[in-house]
Amino acid sequence: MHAFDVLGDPVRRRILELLADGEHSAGEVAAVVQDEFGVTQSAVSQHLKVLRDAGFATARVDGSRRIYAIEAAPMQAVDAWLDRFRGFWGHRLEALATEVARGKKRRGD
Amino acid sequence: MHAFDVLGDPVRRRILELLADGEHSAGEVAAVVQDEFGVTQSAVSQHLKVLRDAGFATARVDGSRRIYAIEAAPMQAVDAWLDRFRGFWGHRLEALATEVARGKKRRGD
DNA sequence: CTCATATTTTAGAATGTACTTATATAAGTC
DNA sequence: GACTTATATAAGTACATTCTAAAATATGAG
Repeated sequence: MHAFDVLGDPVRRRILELLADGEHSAGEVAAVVQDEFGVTQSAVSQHLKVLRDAGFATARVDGSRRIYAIEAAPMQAVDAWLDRFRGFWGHRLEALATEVARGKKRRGD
Repeated sequence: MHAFDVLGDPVRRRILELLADGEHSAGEVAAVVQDEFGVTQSAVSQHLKVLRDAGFATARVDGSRRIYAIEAAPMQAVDAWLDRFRGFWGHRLEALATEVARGKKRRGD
């Protein structure tokens, strides 16, 4: 499944947001998602599998629980694909880079 | 359709790449996509409609042709969503921003 | 060993997306 | 007006995704 397809699902995006905040057990993730989206724990588990398979998350066993952590690589790939379009909206950081380059030239660093 | 779903399709991503290079008529886009993906002109037209409806592209009439142009906003929104994950992979521009901040401090700008 | 908890997996139904073919619309050419 | 070119839309089908319900697996507690 392509990275963009993975990110196409709102439940999965929400899970990634949760994991961006730090590690969480499958149960913790499920609790939040069940509350917010009204789906079963099983559905959440299936989404976690998709995230694992696509490399967006890893799980380590801790007793009877699975602790999930976010994995950067696929999201970084998405970010890289966006590079070619950044010129169209004057990204604040691109703007900064330009400014820095100008400053360096002026100062002769 | 959510921006990420729009980007989930490889044909649509390719079309956006083509438009990133400059304006193109529907026919020009269709020619490339038909060649690369082996789908009909109709399919390409349907994808162009999805891109229009989701705000990723605009079309203006030029005689019997429609000239398509890329539109930044939705892609920018995607980029903004990625912001919260950038910390995980030391984005080159984030790194630059950090460096600049440090330099400013040192110099007392 | 038995029971409860945490999580995944399987099976099947519902839905949505992307495609092809066929048809429609509009502009340009003779 | 007839014909061609450019593009879109309609109808129907195929396939993939997402969900629930049910069953399986594994750990921990008593």
